[in-house]
Amino acid sequence: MPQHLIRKLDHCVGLSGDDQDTLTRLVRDVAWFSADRDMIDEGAAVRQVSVILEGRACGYKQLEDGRRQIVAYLFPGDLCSTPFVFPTIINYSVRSLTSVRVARIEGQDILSAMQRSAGIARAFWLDTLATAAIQREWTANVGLRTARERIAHLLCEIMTRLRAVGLADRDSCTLPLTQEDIGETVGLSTVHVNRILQDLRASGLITLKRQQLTIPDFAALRSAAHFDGSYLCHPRPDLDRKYAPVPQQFATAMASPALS
Amino acid sequence: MPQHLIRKLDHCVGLSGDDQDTLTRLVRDVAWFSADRDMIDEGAAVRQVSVILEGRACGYKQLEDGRRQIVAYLFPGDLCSTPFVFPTIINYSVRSLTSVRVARIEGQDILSAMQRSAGIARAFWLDTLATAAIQREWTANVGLRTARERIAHLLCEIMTRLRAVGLADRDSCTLPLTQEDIGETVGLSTVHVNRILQDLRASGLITLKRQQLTIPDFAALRSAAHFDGSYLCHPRPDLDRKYAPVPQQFATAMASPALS
DNA sequence: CGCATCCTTGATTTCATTCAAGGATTGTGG
DNA sequence: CCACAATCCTTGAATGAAATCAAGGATGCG
Repeated sequence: MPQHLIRKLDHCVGLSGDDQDTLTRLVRDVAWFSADRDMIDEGAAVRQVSVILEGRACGYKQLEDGRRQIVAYLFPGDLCSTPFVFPTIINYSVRSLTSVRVARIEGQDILSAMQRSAGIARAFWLDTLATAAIQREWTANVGLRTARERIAHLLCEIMTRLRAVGLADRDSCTLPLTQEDIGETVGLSTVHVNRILQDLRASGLITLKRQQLTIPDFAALRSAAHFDGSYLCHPRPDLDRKYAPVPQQFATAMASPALS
Repeated sequence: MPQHLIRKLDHCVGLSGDDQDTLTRLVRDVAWFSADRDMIDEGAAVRQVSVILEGRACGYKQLEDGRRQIVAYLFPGDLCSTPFVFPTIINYSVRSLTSVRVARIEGQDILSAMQRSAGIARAFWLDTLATAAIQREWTANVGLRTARERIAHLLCEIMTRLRAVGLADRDSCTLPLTQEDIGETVGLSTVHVNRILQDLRASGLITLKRQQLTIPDFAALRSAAHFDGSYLCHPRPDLDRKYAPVPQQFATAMASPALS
């Protein structure tokens, strides 16, 4: 059932057929959410892992005065929480951006699957690693880049991640975000997001219409954003020997061919 | 040897005496760094976990044009990388802020210790969870708070974390950061950091002189920063039943008494 | 068709950066 | 122990980037 998850994990780590079957059988039930609904509330004690099957969601934090920061996007194959500790208190909220289907897996079942299969354990560890790397990159993105770079970087990341799970055509994907959402992601006002998007359009770097994002020349947008996608995928250990001595080349290798 | 690590893990999770001994025995060797040296380079393949024993360090990312973003501070008891995957490619650099002593633990040794002891595994999982929570909070801090709030928030966090490992007096601690460092942490220019610090001093919220930070009225700074420290410590599972139904109270409980 | 949400645009104000230079502190070598 | 250099902190003035305010237009939904 959680095909995107399996695909994602297999893509980075390699998963045996047995492990893939095991993951499929773990799913207890499937839940539905319509768009713009809170799926998990900050402070909740969570005993299951929710895997996004279909649709898009985001994680966010909110201050009492209403200011909101989106801290993560959740696409098919992504987990809504860490799969290691149960119950766990979540300190962000998860909200659907479109209608969303999630598979729920009992925390204890994940833990015992990890205990029985080193491959599964490794896969979830690497996935967690990648999630942490994304979060670090977001911190840097908001703190260090100009408004234009930030938005370009975000779009590069989204496109790359969607491609990794087969949800983007060659150069386009759906982007069910309002300009307000984007602003709350990269720390800019709605008005300013609008102007930057216009600018990116005028520069021929993107097309964005009816929630359809197209990046005609990915390399161009990437360099406008200083985007290096290597943080999105951690190499399987057996590939390490090839790349470790030349980390710079590794970075470029991971960044380009996926979207060449 | 890694007393701060043990103390931190025990504080949140509870560690049996056996587990504490095990951790101590894992340490293979101890390394020294003087101030302002790169301890780990972005892109390196890491096979050990480095535990900070003494001193302060930071994790940072740098663009080709020189812009730098600090993405983490590492204090005694903190790990320089995730303890789950070896070898692992690190996508940020670690640099000492003062002279630093680190204990190196072989990755394989950690993994087998986790396999032998559920308590140790749980402890590292929770620590990883906390690290991820800090990173999320930093993203939100830079993205949605005002300059004044950002800096106040950072100072609250640093003080709280240092207290948790016993490195702060009642209301003061050392802060071996230049104003440039602070700026690169919260996404502000050095000049502006200077002005905000003056403002915080003038408001009586902090004293900062010769790398000594004092927060005379923590509650005041906390409210100026909208700081809620609950993200810094994840409750031990056996405490969950008490707190889960009233997450808001839990949050306040974690935030205040440590510094009352 | 009509309402609501979202996008767009211009004008203005606020916040933060940059530029520039002087002062303090720390550390180093004579 | 003092002088000097280097780094860091501080301050002012000018510029620039982004937020805010305000209003009109497009789009999609019921």
